[in-house]
Amino acid sequence: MARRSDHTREELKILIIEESWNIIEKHGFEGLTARRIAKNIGYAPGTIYNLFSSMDDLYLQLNSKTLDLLLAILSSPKCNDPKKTPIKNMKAMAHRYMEFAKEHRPYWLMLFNLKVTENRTDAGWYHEKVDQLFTPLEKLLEPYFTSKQGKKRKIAARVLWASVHGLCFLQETGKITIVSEQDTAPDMAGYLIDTFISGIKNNH
Amino acid sequence: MARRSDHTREELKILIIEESWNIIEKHGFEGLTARRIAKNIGYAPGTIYNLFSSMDDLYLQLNSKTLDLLLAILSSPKCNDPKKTPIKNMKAMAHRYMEFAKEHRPYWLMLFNLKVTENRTDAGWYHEKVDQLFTPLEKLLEPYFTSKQGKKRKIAARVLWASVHGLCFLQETGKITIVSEQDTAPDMAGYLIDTFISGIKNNH
DNA sequence: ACCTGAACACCGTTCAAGT
DNA sequence: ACCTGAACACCGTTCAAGT
Repeated sequence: MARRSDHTREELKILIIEESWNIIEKHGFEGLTARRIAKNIGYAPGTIYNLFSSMDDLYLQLNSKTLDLLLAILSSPKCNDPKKTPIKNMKAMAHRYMEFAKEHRPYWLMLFNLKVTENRTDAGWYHEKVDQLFTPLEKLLEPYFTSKQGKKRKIAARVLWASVHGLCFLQETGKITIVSEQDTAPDMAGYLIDTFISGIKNNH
Repeated sequence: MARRSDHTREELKILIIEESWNIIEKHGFEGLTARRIAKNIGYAPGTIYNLFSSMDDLYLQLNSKTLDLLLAILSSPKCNDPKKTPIKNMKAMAHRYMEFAKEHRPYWLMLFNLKVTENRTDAGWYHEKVDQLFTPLEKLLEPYFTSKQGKKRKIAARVLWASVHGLCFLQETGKITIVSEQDTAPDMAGYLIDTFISGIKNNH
């Protein structure tokens, strides 16, 4: 046994994260185990714990990667186009979020797995990253609020965001019955955005 | 060894479900294992499989119990009071849902655990039960739609419901940062309902 | 200093063997 | 007919022992 030094500490860390990524893609989060990762990269199970304090620690690193991907999509010009109306941009944003959930389903689902984020009073960096996700939507809501209504706008962004996510989540996990085939989740998100924004205009 | 017949088949089933209920209360869904149940009720692990086809089967039975509780709350007169305005009733409903989530947290969380409902093409009865949850809200939305807009109303109910749930979920799992201490999740739900309904009125 | 692999304390699930 | 409990194939995590 012993110091193989086939890989540096940093290389090993990357190796573990990349192999985890592959396993999740193929077998979902439930299929990700320390023993499987170790076996696939040709190391002993104990080695994982040399690089990560626990599996929870690894999960957080993986989620961080997913959040980076998601943030890039929500910040992309495709849903922040100044030539389009804010409503169109919002709809595009909701659409892209739902697309992301579908295409990267196992990674996206992992984001909301309780095992991953519960009982972590540390990891402030993680919550900050989650917070960043609201920024693009907050920007799109600017036309509907005065500069003094910053707090109101923040709340509106969170409410709208949570709503779109709720729609997406219930849809992806099959907890909601689609009323008809014409009413897909993105359509419902569109209806939500139209109605919500119309309501905001009404109340100011 | 052998036919103890300490309990009938039906008694044993109830025993298992009740013990599971206790375990979830104390240790959460993650703490619920076939071996633990068996040990607590004084039977062998194999016995569980005599009454339930698998742990997934048991999970579904338990969720069914939670859905019954939830449905009773959402149908209660407290949020379906004809003397109150629909909006007040809706807010009360959202409030009660969030209260339920908080008070029965482990059971409520289990409802959205993927392990429980994924890969179950059977269990139509389960999805029907989930569907029933929308009925009270659909009723409250009646004043805002004509009798010919039944489909629209169904969609509105699902969108609004998903939104409230999304708010509740992100709140309970700590995935959303509260903007300030004055803006709790129920308040945000209230804002959502006001804005959404105002938007509906606007568009008809 | 780094990695191993056995050990500990668990899992869900199956099924031959007992009464 | 019903229940057992050993067996199978797994888990996360730790840590003495080796190079």
